[in-house]
Amino acid sequence: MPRQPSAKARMSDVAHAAGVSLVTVSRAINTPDLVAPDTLAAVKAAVDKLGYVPNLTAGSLASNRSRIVAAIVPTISNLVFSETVEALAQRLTQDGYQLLLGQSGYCLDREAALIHAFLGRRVDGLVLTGTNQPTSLRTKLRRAGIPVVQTWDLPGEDGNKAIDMLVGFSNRAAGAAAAAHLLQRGHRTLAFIGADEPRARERLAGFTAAARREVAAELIAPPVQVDAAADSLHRLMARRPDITAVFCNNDLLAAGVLFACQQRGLAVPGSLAVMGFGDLPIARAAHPALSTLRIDRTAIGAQAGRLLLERMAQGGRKSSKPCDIGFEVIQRAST
Amino acid sequence: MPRQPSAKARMSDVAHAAGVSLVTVSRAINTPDLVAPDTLAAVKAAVDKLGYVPNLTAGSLASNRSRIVAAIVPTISNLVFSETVEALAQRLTQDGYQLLLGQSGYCLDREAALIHAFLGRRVDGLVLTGTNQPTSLRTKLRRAGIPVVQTWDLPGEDGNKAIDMLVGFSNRAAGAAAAAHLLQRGHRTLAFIGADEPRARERLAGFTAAARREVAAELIAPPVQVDAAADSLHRLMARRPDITAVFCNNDLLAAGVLFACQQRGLAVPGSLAVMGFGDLPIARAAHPALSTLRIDRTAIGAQAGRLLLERMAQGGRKSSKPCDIGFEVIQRAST
DNA sequence: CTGAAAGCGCTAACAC
DNA sequence: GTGTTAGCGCTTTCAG
Repeated sequence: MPRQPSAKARMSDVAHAAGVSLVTVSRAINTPDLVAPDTLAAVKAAVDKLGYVPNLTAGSLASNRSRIVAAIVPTISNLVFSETVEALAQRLTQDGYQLLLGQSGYCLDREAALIHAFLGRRVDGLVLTGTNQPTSLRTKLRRAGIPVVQTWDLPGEDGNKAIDMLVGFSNRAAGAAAAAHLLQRGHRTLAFIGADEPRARERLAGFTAAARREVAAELIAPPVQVDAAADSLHRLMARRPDITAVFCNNDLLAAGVLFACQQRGLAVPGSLAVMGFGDLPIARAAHPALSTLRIDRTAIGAQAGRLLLERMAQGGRKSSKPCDIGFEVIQRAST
Repeated sequence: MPRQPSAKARMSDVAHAAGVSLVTVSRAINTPDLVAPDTLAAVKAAVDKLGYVPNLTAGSLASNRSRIVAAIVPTISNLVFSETVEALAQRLTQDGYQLLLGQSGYCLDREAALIHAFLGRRVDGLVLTGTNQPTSLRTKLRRAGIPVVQTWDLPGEDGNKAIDMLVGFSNRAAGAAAAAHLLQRGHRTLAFIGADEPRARERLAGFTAAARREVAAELIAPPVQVDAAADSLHRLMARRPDITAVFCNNDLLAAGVLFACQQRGLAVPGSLAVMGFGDLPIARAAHPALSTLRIDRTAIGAQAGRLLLERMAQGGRKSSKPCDIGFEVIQRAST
């Protein structure tokens, strides 16, 4: 009885059907240029006829390259990261790589566990968020000998050096720029609302340093949802009624603060200036439109992908000084 | 010279170091219960000493199980999907499975290409968004013999049956429920703003049917960003100034409409009622708080994971009538 | 409870 | 251009 297409065909079956050897099938699939046109056609016909789908797992084992890249972000339910991942995935897909995704939930232990699992999968590259990985992990990654890109930060801010490659910006400088903007707009009593996580704390540090005055801060345990905005604002105003400007560590949070101001009858920016972070689409859509710090999230992902692909292609030397993609103060109506 | 931990250890190295056979190491790692405590300890010591990380690729090939599940969503830059993926990932991770993520960008060809690649990777299960896969793909998936869960829809609405398992809700009924709510609040001239994609169109169909009057609709080509809200509202009001209620196919879009109303000086719900979809955190945070259709996005992901794990565990029979997780009309201040 | 043998389905050298 | 020979690093029988 003839082999059903439903029974999974192997490469040797295709070879048999096409009247060639197994290697030729492999070559027809992976390096068609090295195969004669007629042979190629015969193989293709056999592939279609049998519904053959090459087993990439076997290929990975034999070739010692998985064509998988793993990425770890705190959560994809934050536009700021999902857009970075999206850009990364797009860049990788272009070159035939697949993306294995992990979410750490801002927890270093979960990050370590994910990395262990990914190394077991022999991923060809790894993208991490932040630079606060513990030493043991850094060592483990260096030994693994695969290219690693850390993102969303720059080295040194938390005393760490890059594990390998890096694409990000100075969170401290970003915070300072926000404060400078608000000072320049005439505000003197500043406040901060953000998640209680490393990069937000860096921004707060920069913000505070540049403010040159005590800053009232609300640090919310992640995951931060928009609906935390009203409460945070409330607590802030209770503590320091003289606040005239608040820097929200995320545009969505800032939008929540705008809604809360409306509810309390606080004029923005008249009674309270509101500044966001990220320049997400909602910053333009809000009313008043949000002043914010623009971060090119897409560039981070695309650049991380590019660096990885480069290194995976030429197995090559470590290049790469840290890539600073910077940020930009966007002034709109809310300040 | 002693083997450096940096040189990747293989299972046979561990076996050698522990003074046992290779199989025993395999068992110590995968089924520790079947191994004597002393042996187990020896193996563990050797693993630590050598920094051994099991090669899951080799394991997958030998065992014919990858312990990878793939999921395809239109985009993760939409909270509605990212939260579903997050819940799915969490459920899978619990059981030692990893998630391979694909984004189709609402494009059927890209979805097909991703599925092909995932089948090549011999994923143990697959989660899809929607039920509008073409017949050729459905056939291919049935032949692959892996469990498949379609999500965010129910069969029959677009004339399709489930490929295998299903967890979602009736988009048509959801649209109808939105219209019913608005009618009940006294509105007669209804409008719709949403993305131009299959599930939104289903909701619009249900909405229109229940409205029993012509509905002014703005269908925006995806990806829809919040900042499309103001323009859409503008066009809508220009076409039909008598509109008194608008159903936005996404809470973020609805929040954008709220901001736009504010800008135009339109009272909500006095001059225009606004209804959202999803019950994202912003629905509560908005002012006025958004009436919306609550979808349990997390339940969709968790349930999809559960169904998959069940079937992967017992290799078993197809169970599963379609799982309807339903929806709920949430009335708040905006209608 | 432990071990020896036999592959999983493919790619990487080499030959011709 | 094409084929032959060896594995990749594990898990799975099957013995003991």
